[in-house]
Amino acid sequence: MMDAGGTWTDERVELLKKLWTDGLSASQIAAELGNVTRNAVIGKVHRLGLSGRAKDAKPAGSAAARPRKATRAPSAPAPIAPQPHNNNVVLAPIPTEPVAEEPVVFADDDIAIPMSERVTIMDLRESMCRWPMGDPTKPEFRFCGARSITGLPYCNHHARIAYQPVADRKRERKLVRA
DNA sequence: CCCTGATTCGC
DNA sequence: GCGAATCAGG
Repeated sequence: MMDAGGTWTDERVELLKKLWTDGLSASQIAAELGNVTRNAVIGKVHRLGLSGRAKDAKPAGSAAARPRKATRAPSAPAPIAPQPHNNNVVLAPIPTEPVAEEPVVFADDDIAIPMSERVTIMDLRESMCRWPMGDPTKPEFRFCGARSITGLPYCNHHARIAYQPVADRKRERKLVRA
């Protein structure tokens, strides 16, 4: 039991249908389901005959002029999913300040993050910062959502906080940062 | 470059 | 049936 999510169980199919008809994009649904790619979701959607979503106006007549490969018919009107834009997470040029041994204080973490840019699990995607903000048990829970560093789950700002390299306690550091 | 869905085809 | 690769577009 306990499939790792790689199979289309009834539950997963139901959720897929729901989310798809709700207008979520394939990638969002894939992220929600987990362990599946957006391609898998799209493939399933088509097999289920759910494509077209809100409206389906396929000119079956002009579908004849199709060589072989994909040649999408009309164009689907974007589901209009609000996509957060990473404005400007202004940061100081690396605080290599010799903060002595005082435990680094990140009291101003949040101020550097535009409130308006925060996202819910639904809008969070691979390229967005997954820094949690707030109480995960509350519906107001959000993620940072700023553009994450390629290859990392966090944005520039949070990556520095998350991956602190064994804070150097050495008072003398010639600061040889390239 | 980021993303979207659509289609094909080997598995 | 499944989904990666590919295609076509915004």
